[in-house]
Amino acid sequence: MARKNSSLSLDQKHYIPAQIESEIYALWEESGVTSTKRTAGRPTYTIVIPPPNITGRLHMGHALNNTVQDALIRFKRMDGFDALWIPGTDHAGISTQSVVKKHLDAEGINYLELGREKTIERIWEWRNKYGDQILTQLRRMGCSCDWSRTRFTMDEMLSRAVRTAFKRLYDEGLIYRGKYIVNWCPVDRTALSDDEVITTDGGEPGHLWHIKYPLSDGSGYVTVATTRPETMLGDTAIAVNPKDPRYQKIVGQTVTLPLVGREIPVIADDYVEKDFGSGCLKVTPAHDLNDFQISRRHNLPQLNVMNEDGTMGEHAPKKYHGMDRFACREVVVEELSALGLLAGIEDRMTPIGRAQRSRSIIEYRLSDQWFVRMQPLAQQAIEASENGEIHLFPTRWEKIYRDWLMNTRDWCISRQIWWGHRIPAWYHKATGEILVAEETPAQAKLRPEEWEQDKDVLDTWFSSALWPYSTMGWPDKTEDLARYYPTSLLSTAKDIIYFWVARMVMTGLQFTGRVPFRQVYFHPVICDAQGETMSKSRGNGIDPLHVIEGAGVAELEGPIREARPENMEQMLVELHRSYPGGFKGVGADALRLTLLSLNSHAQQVQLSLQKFEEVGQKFVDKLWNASRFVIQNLAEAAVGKPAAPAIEDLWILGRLDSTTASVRSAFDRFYFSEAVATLYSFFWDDVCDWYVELIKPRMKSPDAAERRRAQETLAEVFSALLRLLHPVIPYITEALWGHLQPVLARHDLLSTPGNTAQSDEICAFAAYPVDLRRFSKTQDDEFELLQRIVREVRNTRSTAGIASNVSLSLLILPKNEKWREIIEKGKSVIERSARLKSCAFCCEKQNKMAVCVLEEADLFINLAEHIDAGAEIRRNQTALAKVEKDIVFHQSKLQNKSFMEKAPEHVRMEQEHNLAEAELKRAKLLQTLAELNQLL
RNA sequence: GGGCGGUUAGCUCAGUUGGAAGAGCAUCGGCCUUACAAGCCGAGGGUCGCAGGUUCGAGCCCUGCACCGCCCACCA
Repeated sequence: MARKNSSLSLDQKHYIPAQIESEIYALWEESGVTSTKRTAGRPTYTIVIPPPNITGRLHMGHALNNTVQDALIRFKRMDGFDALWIPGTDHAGISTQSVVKKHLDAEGINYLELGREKTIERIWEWRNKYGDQILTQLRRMGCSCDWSRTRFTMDEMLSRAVRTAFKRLYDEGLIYRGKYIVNWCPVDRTALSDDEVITTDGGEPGHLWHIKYPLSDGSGYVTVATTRPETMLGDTAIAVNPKDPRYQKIVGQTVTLPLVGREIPVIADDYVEKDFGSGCLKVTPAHDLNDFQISRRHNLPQLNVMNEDGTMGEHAPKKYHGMDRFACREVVVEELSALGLLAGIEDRMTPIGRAQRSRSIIEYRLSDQWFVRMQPLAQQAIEASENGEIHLFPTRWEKIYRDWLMNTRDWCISRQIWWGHRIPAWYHKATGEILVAEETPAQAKLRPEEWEQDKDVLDTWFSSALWPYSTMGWPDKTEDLARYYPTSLLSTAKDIIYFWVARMVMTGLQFTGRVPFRQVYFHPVICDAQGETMSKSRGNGIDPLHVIEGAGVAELEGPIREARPENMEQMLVELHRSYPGGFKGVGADALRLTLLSLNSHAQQVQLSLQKFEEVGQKFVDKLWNASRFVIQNLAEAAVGKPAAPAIEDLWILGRLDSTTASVRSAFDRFYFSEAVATLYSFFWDDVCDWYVELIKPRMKSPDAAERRRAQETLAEVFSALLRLLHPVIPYITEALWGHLQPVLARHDLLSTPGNTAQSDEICAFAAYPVDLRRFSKTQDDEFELLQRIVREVRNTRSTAGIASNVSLSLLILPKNEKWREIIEKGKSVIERSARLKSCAFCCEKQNKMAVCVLEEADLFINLAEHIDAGAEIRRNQTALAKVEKDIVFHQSKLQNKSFMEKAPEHVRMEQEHNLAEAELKRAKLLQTLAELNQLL
């Protein structure tokens, strides 16, 4: 089956991505690029996608991360690997439930009234409608995932993995249930793990209230300080440091809790700092983690004074019931003040924990929850990193990863929401007996009225923690698992290193006995042009789809107006100034190339819409045009045996090989910016500006063998170039491949040495170029000399103000026979590139010509009537000034005794050589200047 | 309080074993040279954040400091 050429004609002077991207993607799907077939005999390369939330829309972070993954997958696929990229999405418990809750609110439906089952149904409906939106957007970017293996964390297969994992951990004592203090979100009414709580650096503005608690015997007061006065209603003790002389006599006495009237003991505990505040601490076990721990040490009662939604209740005095916690705070402060028990109020920055999702202020709440015992699991994960089974890139993350694992506390995995994996535990209503099982236990089936399944669901990260193998069918022993696990690479954002990466390693080792991935790559954080992290709340995000498809001003304004940041007006003015008519889409390739070109091992990258035009679009357009030239020229290729390769042919093939080697190495080390920079300069500087320009006359040569040689070289270079670039910019290279391959086939140009393609038809399946080791340093240096000669001529021409259509002639006086030979070989290169009518050798100094002094030769350019002594003097004086500076530098080094004694010999020799050359050059320049002065 | 990253040309950034600083954009001058004016040719522009140290030699290694960004941490 011959593939159809893309509908974008080569007559188009500019590349128009919108016209071809969808048809190219369809071509990949039809030809099997997006479905992996366990090809025997090939090594595997596997990536499992970090599953985006089903509430998600593509943002720049996804764009970057998935470009990285696709580039690597495509690279490995072309390089002969059985490359598998498994896509999928995450059910994202709390996030999704609250999004759907908002939709229900808008319909006037209260989800609590709607009930659990109906609400879950509505969430499924929502998921089925919008849940794969982001995967569609990834296709738009050209991601070559294996869509036939698309997974969702709540698929039956993955849900079974979750239940199995839970049961096994429970049976091994690594999961337990208990009444502990947990982070509580009063808005979503659920427990949260430590990692889901965020704090702002330096805290938030608040107060420290100093409250007097009267001693029960009436002998006085103790003063305590608190940032949360309303919690005093739940105080069950006052604590002081045992070594604090001020309070030793009251330890063991009681105080009367104001507003409540409860008698509570004064206890001594090391936790209390003598020097902080008054040295007295109120102990509120049910609402503070430390207080909770103190209460356990001292057997204090733990009084919960708040309801799930953050209103006061339960053990608080009745009159406060139903009051919001912050309203209650005011009331308590007022009442204390009225009683004369308020000793003072201090303004103070206080650390405030907020729920990552709802942003509401976290309460600590004492409740029954399920936990994963972390230390035994963490230990294995630390070892895997220490013994090199797993490598993190950039390597600085390894320490951060281990530190967290060493210090992490048990993981609270139960959530009091409805959307998620139901905890597979059943309780006997009467006896309280607990059964944990993968499926509903027989007893519960037999007597359903006696048993009740736990109402809670699991933290969404619990299922994510199994993702690398649950997607392959674990706990069954599947073919995919046998073949593709452990995966090769995880590419992700550093902010989920704890949430996700560490936990995958722990569960992977626990359940499969192997690390889930060999390498982890952390991509940088995406920032705006001002260096601020891109985020919805700042409104500074750039929508990748806008970059690809373009957007009107109104659309570009969208995120800014939605976020309403403080500097909204300024941002809008800026936007209108830069893009008054909106942004013209640059296509997926330009997006990808730009992202990778900025992706070094730094912690962040700064992006702007301009970048995509400056870097990506420009490059892609240049490639389009260069390829037009190539394909047009090869369309009528010469037949027969080619002539011997010209110097530039050997040079460009050497360059191709060294480029190939360094691009491969850059990909292997995840130095994406280096890979792109190498390709960029090879293509633009070497291929376009030198090679293509040089062969233009050869393409028109009457000598067919000469034409054939240039065409074969050009064919090889471009065939390899498209393949080298394909992982980065797949669409355009695939489109151009479709144009180029038939031309090469027709003219028998496929069998050139670098073109070992496995497939003539699909670039995505073609072989990634290999380094044929044709690069030679000597050859490259020789060509570089020719380039320097050409630049001297161009410079002279430019400073003399001679138009490029005026032909000049050049005489060269080589310093010795060696240089003469080299220049002789490259004479024609000099002629063509410097636009000379002639280039010849001479045996002596020439007069009345422009002179350029090189280390290897003197150049005499016949400017004829164009010679301008003044301009020549200025040019030579510039050169003289530079060479004199050099001489001073070299001399100072060589006169330095320590340098002469201690520097290695080759460095000393180099200095001596450089000095001699510079002195020679100075002499020549002085002489030239003297002669020029006579002319004046 | 601890840790990480950044500080290099007007702007955005490379510079991964220490041997006289690079790219793109912007600026200036010249070119419609038949793939590309979204292009080509040429030029100018940097005491590599500051202060010390190691070294014959430091953008690179060490120490301290400053500023920007990020992460972790139970001082009420």
